[in-house]
Amino acid sequence: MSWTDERVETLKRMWAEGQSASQIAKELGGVTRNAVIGKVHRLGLSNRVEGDDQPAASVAPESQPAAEPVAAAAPAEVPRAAPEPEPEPEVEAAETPEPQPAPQPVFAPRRPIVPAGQPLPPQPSANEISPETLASVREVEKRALKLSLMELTERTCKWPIGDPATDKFWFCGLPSTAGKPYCEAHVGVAFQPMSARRDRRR
DNA sequence: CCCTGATTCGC
DNA sequence: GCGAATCAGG
Repeated sequence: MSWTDERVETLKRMWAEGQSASQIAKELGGVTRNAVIGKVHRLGLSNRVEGDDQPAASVAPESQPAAEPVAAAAPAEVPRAAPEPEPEPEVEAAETPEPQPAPQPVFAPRRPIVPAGQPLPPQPSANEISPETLASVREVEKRALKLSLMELTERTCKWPIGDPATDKFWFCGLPSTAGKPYCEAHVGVAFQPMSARRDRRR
C-alpha cells in the first residue's frame, strides 16, 4: 500500500480527530500503526512540542476526555457519565501573564469515542433474569474493576454499574467474553433467548 | 498484558 | 519516503 492523497487525507482527518495510530491503521488497512506514526511525523503532524511556532504552553500529555457518548440508541439510556471529578488543577502561580489573544488554537480533540460495538445493556427488570444468573451477576459485580468510561477497551466488560448521575458509577471492566462487549456474567443477562424472556415474564 | 506515541535507521 | 524494530511510558 502507498500513501495516496486519499489515504493521507484520511490519516490527517482521523489524527485530527484524536484517533490513535492503531485505529487509523486499522481503518486504512494494509499498514501498521508504526507506518501511521511514521507518516504522521513526516507530515509534520503530531504534537509539535518544541518551541517553534506556538509557545504551546504545555501540550497536555493526556488531557481530559470531555465525556463522549458511548453509543447511540439505548433503551434505558445512560446519561452522561463524567466520572471524572477533576476539579481543575488549574494554572500554576501567577507566573504566566499571557496577555495574548489566547494560546492553544491548535485544535485539540483527543480521546475519541469508545468502541461500543454492541448496543448498550438493556438493564432488564429483575423478574426477567433467572435467580441463578442474577446471583452470579451480583457476585461478579463485587469484583468489578470499576473502570471509567475511558478505561474501557475492546476486551473489557462494558456493563454499567450504579447511577450515572452520581459518583457511584463505573463499568464492570472484567475480561469480556470473546467477541462480546460484556463479561461472562453480564453476557448472561444481556443476551437471552427471546423464548426465555417470554417464559419468564409475568 | 493491554495499549499509547516517538525515534532510529536500513532499505 | 517508508516502516519494522525498538524505546519509553500508562
